[in-house]
Amino acid sequence: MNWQSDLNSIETSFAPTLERWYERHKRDLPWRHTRDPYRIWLSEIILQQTRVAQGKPYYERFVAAYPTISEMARTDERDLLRLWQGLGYYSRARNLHQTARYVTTQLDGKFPDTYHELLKMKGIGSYTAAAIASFAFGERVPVVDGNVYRVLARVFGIEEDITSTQAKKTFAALAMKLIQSANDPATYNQAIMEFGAIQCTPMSPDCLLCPLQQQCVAYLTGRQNKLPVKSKKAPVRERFFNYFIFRNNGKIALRERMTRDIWQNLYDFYLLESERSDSLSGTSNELQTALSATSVQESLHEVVRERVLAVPPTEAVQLLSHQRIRAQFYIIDLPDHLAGSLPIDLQWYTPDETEHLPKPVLITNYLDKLFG
DNA sequence: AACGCGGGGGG
DNA sequence: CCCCCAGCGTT
Repeated sequence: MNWQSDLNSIETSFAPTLERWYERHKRDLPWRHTRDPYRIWLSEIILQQTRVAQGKPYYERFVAAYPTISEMARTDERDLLRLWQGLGYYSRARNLHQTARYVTTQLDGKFPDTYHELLKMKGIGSYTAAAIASFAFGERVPVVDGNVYRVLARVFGIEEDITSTQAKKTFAALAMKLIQSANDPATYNQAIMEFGAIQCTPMSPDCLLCPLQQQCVAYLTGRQNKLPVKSKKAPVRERFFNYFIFRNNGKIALRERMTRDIWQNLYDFYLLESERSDSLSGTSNELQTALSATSVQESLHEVVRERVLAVPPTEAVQLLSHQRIRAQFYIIDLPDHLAGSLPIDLQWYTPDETEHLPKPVLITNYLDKLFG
């Protein structure tokens, strides 16, 4: 047997092997009990760049709140974002809502049922289109997600940088070839992702019990921990947020974030961002990000044009994958005669109203501490 | 082709 | 501390 026919046999046995592995190892997950394209779509959007353990409770809450796509279409975007709160990548929630409305009103509630039609929907890219097309409609189109990159890079010894455009073509072509031998496209797609999540994990994969062990280029050459190749990401940006929490008559002032920045359409407090600390005590970590007392008074003077009391701020750090935000929170109790002269985008909310607004985790955590 | 976009969990 | 997670849209 020459190397070419040998490789060919690996390619034809790959999918059936994973399908058999899957039947013995699959987890019982709620979206695996339905073929409703709406629920499959919902689960796939939630699971984008999100671990199953983190996304599962959100899926349950969304299905309970919006059992059908028309019910999701009928809700306010703000309520949907509130339900999404804490999951991150909030454009997913906005696109979810937009697509729910589009399908309900323009497509008469009938979800697109082919890969190419699905691709046209907001928030549905190549991965999600393939997932829905195969899981809900049985179309023979391969999913290519982070799990698939890892499994294929290892089994077939692919050394291309998976962040490059050329590599994406290489993996997509190989995936398309491999799915041709699957007994069932939906089962195979589930299988390869589950295999990547459970067995062929990023760190210390379980090669000793692996059904592909003797065909895996990475294992046979001792490169499990070198593949896939992935170039490093950009360094984390440091930002300094100075939040002012105006209070009056039991209410607090919040505003919706409208700019092209993080947390779009979520609510936070009046914000002054500073390039860096202007604190003089550069040796103290605690104070490095605080504005000086003078700066605080100057900043507030622009807002309310009168001396107001700023109690010593509390500090919090919020880590995002691409930013590190160091926040200072200043509480400002405004006298009644100043409560009407806030910046235009700020509005007063009761604690109960505030609870129902979508907010970044940084803000939610602070409010929880503030109100107990 | 590169970049921006959240937040959390595990080694 | 670093990595990565059932990726996508914009520039």
